[in-house]
Amino acid sequence: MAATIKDIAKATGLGLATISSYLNGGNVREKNRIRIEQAIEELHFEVNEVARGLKTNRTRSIGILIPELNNIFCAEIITEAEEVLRRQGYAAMICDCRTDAHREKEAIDFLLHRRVDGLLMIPSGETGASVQRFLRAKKPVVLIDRKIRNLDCDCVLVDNKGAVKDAVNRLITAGHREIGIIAGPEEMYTAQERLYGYEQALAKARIPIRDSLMVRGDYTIRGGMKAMRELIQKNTDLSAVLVSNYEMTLGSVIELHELGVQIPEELSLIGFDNVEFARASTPRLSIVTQPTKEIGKKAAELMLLRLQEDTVSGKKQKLRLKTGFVEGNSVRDIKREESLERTKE
Amino acid sequence: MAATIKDIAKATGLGLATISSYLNGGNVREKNRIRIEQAIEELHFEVNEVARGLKTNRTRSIGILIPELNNIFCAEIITEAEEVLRRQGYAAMICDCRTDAHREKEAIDFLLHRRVDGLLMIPSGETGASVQRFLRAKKPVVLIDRKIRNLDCDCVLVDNKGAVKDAVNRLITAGHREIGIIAGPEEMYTAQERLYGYEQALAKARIPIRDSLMVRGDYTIRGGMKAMRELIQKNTDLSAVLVSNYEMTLGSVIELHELGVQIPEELSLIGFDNVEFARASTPRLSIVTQPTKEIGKKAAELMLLRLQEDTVSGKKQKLRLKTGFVEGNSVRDIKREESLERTKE
DNA sequence: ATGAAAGCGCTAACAA
DNA sequence: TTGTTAGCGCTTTCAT
Repeated sequence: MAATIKDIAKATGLGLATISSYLNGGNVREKNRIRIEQAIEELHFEVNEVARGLKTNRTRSIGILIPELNNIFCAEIITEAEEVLRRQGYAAMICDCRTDAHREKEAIDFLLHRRVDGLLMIPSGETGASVQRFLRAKKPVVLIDRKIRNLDCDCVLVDNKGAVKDAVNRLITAGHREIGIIAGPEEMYTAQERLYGYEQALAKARIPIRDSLMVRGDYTIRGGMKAMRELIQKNTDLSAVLVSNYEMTLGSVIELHELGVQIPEELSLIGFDNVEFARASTPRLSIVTQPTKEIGKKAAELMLLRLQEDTVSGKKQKLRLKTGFVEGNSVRDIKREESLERTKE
Repeated sequence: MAATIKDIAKATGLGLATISSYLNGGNVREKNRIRIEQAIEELHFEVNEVARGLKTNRTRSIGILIPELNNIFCAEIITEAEEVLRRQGYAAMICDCRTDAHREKEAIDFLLHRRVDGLLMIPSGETGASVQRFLRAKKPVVLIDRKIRNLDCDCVLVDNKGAVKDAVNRLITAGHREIGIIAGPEEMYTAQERLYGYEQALAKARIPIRDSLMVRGDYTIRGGMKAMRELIQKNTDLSAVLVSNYEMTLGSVIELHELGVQIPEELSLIGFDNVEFARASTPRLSIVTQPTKEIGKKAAELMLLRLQEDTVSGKKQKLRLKTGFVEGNSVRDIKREESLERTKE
C-alpha cells in the first residue's frame, strides 16, 4: 500500500497538520522540512489527490467534451488546452461524444459525477439544459467554437462570418461570379455564420444569390463528396466553390479527383483548415485557417481564470478570434487572364 | 450543495447502508426501492465518485498517455479506446507528452498521484523505470504500438515488419530495383521493425542493400520533406520510395510537389496510414494501413480484463495485429510496361 | 434486508 | 509554527 501523511507524521514525529501544511506550501521549520522531505523520499509518499478532492470539493480536473477527437480541428485545440491546464496541475478528462447529442448528454452526466471542477466543451447538440447543471453547481463552463442558445457563459469563438466573407471576396476579385458554397448543417452555429458571410459577400458585390449554388454537407468527408457532386450537377456554369470545413474540403478534392475536374482550370476552390493538407494537394489549395492553438490556449486560460476567481457569476467573456488565409494555386484569376488577353490584342 | 446519500437516508428514513446497497445493485425491498428512487429524483442526488474512489481505492479512471494527440494515428486509437472504456464506466485521463521523454515521465507521476486504476500508453521515451511504478502499485499497464525494453506487460502491436516487407515486395514485383526507404528514428521500435522489413524484402529478392537508399526521418512532416530531398539528391537512379509513417508521407508528397517530381512517372511512392489523404492525393497514393480502431479497442479490452481479474501478474498478452494495403496509382508498373512493349514489337 | 459504526487520506478550524 | 480533532461522502463489516 502507498504511504499516507499519517505514515509521514509517524516517521517524523510531527503532527498531521504540519505535514499537510508542508504539502500545501505552508511555513514549516527548516529542521522539520528536511525531516519531512526525507521521510517522503524514504516512504515513496505521493499525495492522494482523491482524498484531497473529497475534502476540498475540488478535483483539480477539467472535463473536456468534444464532438470528435479524431478530427484535426478538435485535436489541435484540445492538445493546446490540455497542456495549459496540466501545467497548472489540472487533469483533463476527455470525452468524445461522436457528434451525437445523446452521448453528449451522457458525457456531461459522467463528468458531473466525477466532480470535475469545470467543463470545456465544443458543443455539438442542443445541450443547454445539461450544461446548465454545471453552472448551477457553480462550476465554470467555457464553450469553444460554438455557442449554445440561451446559455450565457464564457466562450471562445472565431470570426466565421468575416473569414468566409473575405474568402468569397477573393473569388469575386479574381473575377468569379458563379460561386458555390458547401455549407454545414443548418442547425450548426459555425455553419450559419459561414453561410451568412457568403451571402453578405455576394450581396455587397451585387451578385444575385442563387439557391442552387448553396449546398449543405454534414461536415464529413463523405458529406463533402456528395455536396460537391450535387453542386456540379446543379450548376453547369459553376466557376468557383468555397468549402466551409476541413473534412468537406478533403471530400471535395476527392470527388473532383474522381470526376476528373481540373483545379483551378475548370473549377476554383477555397477550402478550410489544415495547412499541411493544403500544401500537399495538387495544386496547392487556398484555404481559410483557424487559429486552433490560440483557441485552445485562450479557452484553457479563461477556465483557469474562472477557477481562480471562484465565481461563475459576473460578466462572461466572449472572445472572437481572427482567422487567417493561406494562398495556394487553386483559384483561377479570371480578371488577370482577361487583362493579359487585352494587352495581347 | 449537492445531495449526499445521507440526505437520501434522511428523506427515506432508511439507513446509509441500504442506500449504498441500492446504488451498488444490492437487494432492496421493493417498497424501499421506490422510495429511494423518488428521493434521488427529488433531491437530484448523484453519486460522488470521488468519495467512492477514496473508500474503494479505485477511481474508475484510466490514464492514457500518448506522444501526440494531434496525430491522426494516435487520435484514432484513443478515440476508440476512450469509447470502450467509458462504456464500462471508466473515465479517460488523457495526457499528451509531445513526444518528450521528460514530459512523459512527468505525466506518469501526474497520473499516479491521481490514482488512475491503470495506464494505457503509446510510449515515446525510454520510460521503463517510471512505468514500473504502476506495476508495483499493482496497476495494469497496456502498451500500444511500441514495446519498452525490460518491461513485461500487455501490449498491442502491429506487424510492422510484415507490412513493410509486403509493400516493398509490391515494388519489386512491379519491377523496381532502386528502392529507397524513409525510415523512422533509430531508437524507435516501430522504425526498427519497419526498416528490418525493408531489408528482408530486398535480401530475399537478392537486391543489394545500399546505405544511400536508407534515410531516416523523425516521423514529422518536416522530417519527411528533408528525407525525401536527401534521398533524391543522393540517388540519381532512384525508382521508388517507401515512406514509413503518415506525417513523413505527407512531407514527401509536399517535397516532391515542390521539386516538381511526377508520381509515379518519375518516382513511385508507397506511403503509410490515412486512407483519406491517400485518396485525395494526385495521383491516389498506395499506402500501408494500420488497424487503428482495432488497436484502440483491443488495448482497452485488455485493460478491462486486467482490471476485472484484479491482478497484474500472470502471462502477459502480446497482440500483434495485421496491417492492410490500399492500392492507389502511385506505383509505376515497370514490368507490365515492358511486357506491353514486347507485345507491340 | 437493514442499520450502526468505522474508516479511506486528506484539509481546516481551532487551540496551544 | 505545530498538534488535535472533526469530517468530506462513501463502502463495508458486523449485528440485528
